Amino acid sequence: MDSKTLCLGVLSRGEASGYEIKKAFEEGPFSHFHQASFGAIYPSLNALSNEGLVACRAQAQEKRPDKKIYSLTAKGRDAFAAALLSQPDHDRVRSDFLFILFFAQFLPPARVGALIDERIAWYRQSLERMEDCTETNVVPAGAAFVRGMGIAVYRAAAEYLETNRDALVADVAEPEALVAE
Amino acid sequence: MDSKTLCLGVLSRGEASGYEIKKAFEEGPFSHFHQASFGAIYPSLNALSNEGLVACRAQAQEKRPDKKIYSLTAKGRDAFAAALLSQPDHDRVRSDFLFILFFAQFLPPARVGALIDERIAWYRQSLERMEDCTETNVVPAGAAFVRGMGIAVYRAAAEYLETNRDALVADVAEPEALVAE
DNA sequence: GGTTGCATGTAAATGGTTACATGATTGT
DNA sequence: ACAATCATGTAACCATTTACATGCAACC
Repeated sequence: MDSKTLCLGVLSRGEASGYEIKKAFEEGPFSHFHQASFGAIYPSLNALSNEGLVACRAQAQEKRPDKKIYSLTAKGRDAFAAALLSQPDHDRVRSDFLFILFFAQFLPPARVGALIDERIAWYRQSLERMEDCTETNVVPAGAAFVRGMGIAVYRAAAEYLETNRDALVADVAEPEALVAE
Repeated sequence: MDSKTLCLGVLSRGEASGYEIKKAFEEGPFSHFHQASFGAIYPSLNALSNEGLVACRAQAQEKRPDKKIYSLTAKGRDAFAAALLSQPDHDRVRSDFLFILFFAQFLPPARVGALIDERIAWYRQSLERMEDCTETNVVPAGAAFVRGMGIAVYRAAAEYLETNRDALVADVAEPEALVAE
């Protein structure tokens, strides 16, 4: 799934500028399962414009660069629908947190505890934001489904960390205890 | 977290060849939260060897390229321990599956159902493998913790998909029903 | 006075994947 | 016969990130 398709997806929800598309991946609904930077978005929008998949309307602004507002064309909508039918790539998770924790026995116990506490706080904060999200407008079924899955998974992760944190810290504090016995 | 640190991590569990390191990321315990390809592993091992962080011992084999078995040096062990102390980067999830499902209303209902069914099967299969993993040797506390977290999260994901699948398929089949009412 | 937010864009550097190259053995 | 497994390695290619370039307004 390339940056161009990602942009089409955001635009299918309504017109937006490059800056606003970035926000959708940084704080918005996509932030938990996809990312895109300016360096990827701006060139993608130019390419999509050249291909006629998006239309661009410049909004003049005082003391600021013109805001370029992009919207899907009919052709763009078709291209996006077609892209959605392709078989999705496997999910890719890159978690340095889990990699580091895997080697918890090489870390000071306090560090292990701190690492887990930070992560619990992060999950709890994310959950609050996701649950608070009382949308004014009607949320499409797909968006609601994905949001619900995010909440379910994050909740399970936070609960697991909370439940097992102390046992892990104790284990790495007494590495010989089990082996000696 | 670069490929070199990833290799050091695998080698901290015991000596291995490049091919075996690859397997650790493809089917092994790291496969769910990190990935590395031959193109990343072999150059990393060479660099680590030049830096004196790993030692290499060639094992002659008949009718096959020599197997190069790498192992951590004392210097390598220190470097790895130091790398583990650095603040982990944020987790990065790239899920085309969730992105596509987010736009479920643009897909044929049957496709939505099939997509979810495939994913449930994948989670269930992964869970079986993770749970079956009755290790003969003692599992370090960190590894057990990470494995447990994987199981908890995958289970929550599978259960959510199973519980909410039919409702989503029904929703996308009758998109007007709710809006018209 | 410094940081954050708004707003666009480019260029260099990074890092990694994919494909290629080689080749025997074992299983279907 | 054909695919998969074992086994290493290189090179081209790709995508993305990071840094740079510019600049005002609002907030602390």
